[in-house]
Amino acid sequence: MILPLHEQLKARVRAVLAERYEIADPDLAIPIENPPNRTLGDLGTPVAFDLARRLRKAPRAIAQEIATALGPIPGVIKVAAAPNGYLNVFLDRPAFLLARLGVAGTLPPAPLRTGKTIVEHTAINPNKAAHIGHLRNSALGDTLVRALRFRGTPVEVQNYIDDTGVQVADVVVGFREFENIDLAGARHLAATTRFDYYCWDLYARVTEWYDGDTERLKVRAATLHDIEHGVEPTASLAAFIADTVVRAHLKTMARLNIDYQLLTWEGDILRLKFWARAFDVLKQTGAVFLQTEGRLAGCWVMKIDDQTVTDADPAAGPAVDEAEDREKVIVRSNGTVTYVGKDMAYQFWKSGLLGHDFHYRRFATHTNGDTLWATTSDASLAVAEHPAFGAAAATYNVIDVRQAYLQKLLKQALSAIGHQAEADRLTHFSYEMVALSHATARELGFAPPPDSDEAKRPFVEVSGRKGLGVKADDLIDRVIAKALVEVNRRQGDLPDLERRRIAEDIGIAAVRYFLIKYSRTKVIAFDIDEALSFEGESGPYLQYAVVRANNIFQKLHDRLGLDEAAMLAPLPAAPPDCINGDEGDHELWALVLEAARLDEVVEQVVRTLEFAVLAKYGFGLAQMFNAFYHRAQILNEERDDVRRWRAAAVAYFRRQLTRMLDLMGVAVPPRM
RNA sequence: GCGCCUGUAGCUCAGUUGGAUAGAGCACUGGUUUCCUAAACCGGGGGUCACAGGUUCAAUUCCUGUCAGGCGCACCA
Repeated sequence: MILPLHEQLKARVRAVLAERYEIADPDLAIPIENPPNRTLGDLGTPVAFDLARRLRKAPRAIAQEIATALGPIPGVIKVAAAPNGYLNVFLDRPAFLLARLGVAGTLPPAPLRTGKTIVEHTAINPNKAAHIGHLRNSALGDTLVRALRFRGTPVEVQNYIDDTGVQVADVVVGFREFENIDLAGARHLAATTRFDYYCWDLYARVTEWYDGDTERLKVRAATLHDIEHGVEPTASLAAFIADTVVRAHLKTMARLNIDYQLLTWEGDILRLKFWARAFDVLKQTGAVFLQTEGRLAGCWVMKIDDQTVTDADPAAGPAVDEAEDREKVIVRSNGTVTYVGKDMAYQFWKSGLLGHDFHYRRFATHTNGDTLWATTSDASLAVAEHPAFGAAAATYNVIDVRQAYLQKLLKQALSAIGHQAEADRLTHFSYEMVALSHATARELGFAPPPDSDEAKRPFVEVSGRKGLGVKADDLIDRVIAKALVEVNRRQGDLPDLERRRIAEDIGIAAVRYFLIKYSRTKVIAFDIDEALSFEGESGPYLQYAVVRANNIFQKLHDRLGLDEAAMLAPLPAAPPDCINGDEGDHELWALVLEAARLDEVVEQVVRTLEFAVLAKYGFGLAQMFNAFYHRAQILNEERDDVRRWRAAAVAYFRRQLTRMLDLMGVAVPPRM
């Protein structure tokens, strides 16, 4: 944990600037950076560069003046001006490490955060099995949830279920038109097959069927109407399909240690007339109005804020090129609501602006005993005692980049009804999609014809409609199977069940690391061989580093009867030469300092929503440890103080990397 | 047409709020195992940071333009 130290340092530098140069500019940033190596310092700031012009002095001279004026700072042993003008800070290494291990000294308390944050992620159409594209959403969403909780933010995790949309309707059509299966038949099927896989294939067949004759789309429209209006037997069949597939999704996600607190069902938003409520507000404020002329006559529309209009140079006159006003239809001329409208109602509820609430029912129980709640519109199913849902101070919607336009409309709706603050606290966590590498598409039997446009593209697009994609469970199964082969080879003496569990931990790490390690703005061209690789930059590499660290303590215990506490207890009185690098070797300290940066990295990750940074940090930390591990022995080290300082560094490292892995939902297996 | 994103080593990607010597994995190649686990470690080769301007003490990073690729812009969801 290093952020409190950053804050302390910034405050001191700020105070010196005020005293000595009468600079009290609250906007002046004091960036705290990490010098490239430990000889230069442990923390550094280029603040003198900014001041050079202002003070008409060389950066180095300024840095020197600040350094002498700073005075003693707790935890800091030396402040030095580098020849190039950087101001570098050297920390009290033994004190730093011992405080963080809880052996001596104290740490400042973590900042208290209030204000519930809602994170909505996953939101898979409940009409077929989940695929890798969905996994990217869930892995990012779940990591965001864990990162927010890590820094003390209260979080409510929601999974939105579109149970009344076309996609579910399509599968209902398939059941009836192709299979002649009714509710009882569907129940039987669900009890005897992989229902979500069955729907996957059926859905692809239905889209093909529509393509054969567009007249058939009328069947879809009629089915959708029946679902929305609760017309039997269609409504019950649709509800059963959605419920069954959602449970399959939850099971898939649970394999990756991803869970939720509330499932919000679109059908409930409809039946509880959330839209009517939201519509009132939108009409009252004029955000949505009835268009009386043009091609959208008879529709209720919302004006779309266009950057090009607002940013236009006023001197250039009115934006003549903006020939048509851009308007988004919210209520169609036939009186039905578009899904944007439904989404607005949901968002108003999330932001605490609807003045209406769902009923709630228990949907399932997590392995830890917690209840997974679901919304309901049926008062007879409602449970009186339930947590308070919705009405959050901030919202994150985890949805891929293709929805950016609609998420912008959502934000705009909030500000249009006079809630700019809520709009500002709504974040579209957008990320690029997952496609398939050509090699993997070929392996799945989807080779585009040579010389076609498809073949020339850098990747092959996943398509649920075509049934083209890697199913999440298939991927997880394959990765675990691969891990099991490796575990069997290395840990043959362990019982079957134990080996299986280790392989699962490893498989989860491989999949989750893979989904996190790319920048969110980058399309992942998913390649199965790459995902199955456990060498180099991979989840298992990180786990392996912690397993080795844990092994050292296991061996210390087995051979010498020493546990971690006993190993570390004498350190406050031990000579600190080893950690201070008096022999010119700063590797041990470098490992400690890097391990301490977890909170800094989490802050950065929450600020930028760039989880690749977290992944790279974990990998880099594991790399540092592995190098250290090879160079600095502990069990075979004879100098007592050296051995204990090394053990302390390893103890802190394993603690921090274990926490980092937990942020990805990854556990550390006992052996690998 | 308009908007958003991307372009860095053979391939896949990092590069923080503009800051110290542009990095990693894979692939290629040479080495390390009587040693706390070789899913590891150490070394080597490999760069017009797409291109052209601009701002700055400092640009892979910010701005403008060009080129190339991806995505989005429905009374679908």
